[in-house]
Amino acid sequence: MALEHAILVSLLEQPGSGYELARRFDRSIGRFWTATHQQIYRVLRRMETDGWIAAEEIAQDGRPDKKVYSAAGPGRAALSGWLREPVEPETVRHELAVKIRAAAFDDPGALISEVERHRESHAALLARYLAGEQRDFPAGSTLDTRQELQHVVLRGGIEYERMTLAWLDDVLATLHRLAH
Amino acid sequence: MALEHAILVSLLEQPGSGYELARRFDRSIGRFWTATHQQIYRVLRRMETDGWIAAEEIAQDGRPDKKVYSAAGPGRAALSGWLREPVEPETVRHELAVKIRAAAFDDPGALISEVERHRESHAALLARYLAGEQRDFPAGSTLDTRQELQHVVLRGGIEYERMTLAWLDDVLATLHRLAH
DNA sequence: TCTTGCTATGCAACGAGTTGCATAGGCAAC
DNA sequence: GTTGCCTATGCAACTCGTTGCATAGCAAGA
Repeated sequence: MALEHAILVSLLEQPGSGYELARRFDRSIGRFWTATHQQIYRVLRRMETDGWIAAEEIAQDGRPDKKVYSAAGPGRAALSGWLREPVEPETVRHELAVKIRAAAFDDPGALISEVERHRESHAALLARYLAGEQRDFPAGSTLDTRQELQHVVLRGGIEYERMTLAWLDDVLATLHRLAH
Repeated sequence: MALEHAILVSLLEQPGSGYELARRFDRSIGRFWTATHQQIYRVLRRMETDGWIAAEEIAQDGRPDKKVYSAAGPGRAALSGWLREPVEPETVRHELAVKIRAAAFDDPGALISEVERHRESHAALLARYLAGEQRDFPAGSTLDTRQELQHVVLRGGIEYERMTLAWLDDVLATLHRLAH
């Protein structure tokens, strides 16, 4: 389990409440690690009990109070230890690949519109990544360690989307050919 | 949930026992859909109850009896219906990306050996994919629908591995630069 | 004014997935 | 000749993740 670690990284980059974390997981971090607000609140409570993070109650006017968390010493130590452990192989769940192989026992043409929808959403995501790159990492700018590492992760996302788009074009061509 | 559907596709491609399915999920199918034998046995029982698959007891000498399952009419119908439903967006869990961002709060150099291990295992997988492609889909051969679709999924795996290798080289260069 | 939506946290129940263990015969190696 | 691995299936207990719902004040628009 690495949700704890993903939360720690996010809190080190910027302290925040459970709600704010949930929104970050919907946006940037969610591209390589998803989590719902329920999971986040549960894990935050456990991490606070274990002393990995410290909470501060913030009263707000006009909206509910919030608890702002930040990473504590033991949390940083745990993260450091985790960094040095080997990662378990990622478990992949590529539903579209299952569908493509399933199409052999049905009508391959029936998948075309579904694949086109995927293609569009990947194209949109690539566009967002590229816009984010231009905004946050313009050519020629000097970056610190944190930014360099964020940038290399973003480049991975960009290359993944480019590759996926090309593959989906290949899939579409194949489906069109088979639907004759 | 699509484990049922992945199992159905596998049984349509080739009937088999729970044990055999578990081994297929360790090998080919497991590259885009993982499952343990426990999950498989549980789901098989449910699918048999629901009439999606039919079982035949096979007595073997020298080894335990086995139940060989094959897809039944209602299973094919369910698969056909599922094919026409839109897929939920895949939830990604890219642990290495979390680690890379975490390295900003520790020593980036400490990640190098881990990334190199990943690089090696992706290179090995790419080699296996390419060997499988040469074996099963040699250039110039005529393929039926099923093989065409298996091939396009394999091409996706190959392109994914190539892209990942290039990205990991980028990550390694970045880590070396930051560890100065 | 009524509804919709946002901030902010949480309970309860369920379903999916993992881990450890059990059985049980056969085969091969050391 | 005992140890360990392979086939083949399964129970029990647990953790992880999802879904539906609840609260509660405030803001904006129909």
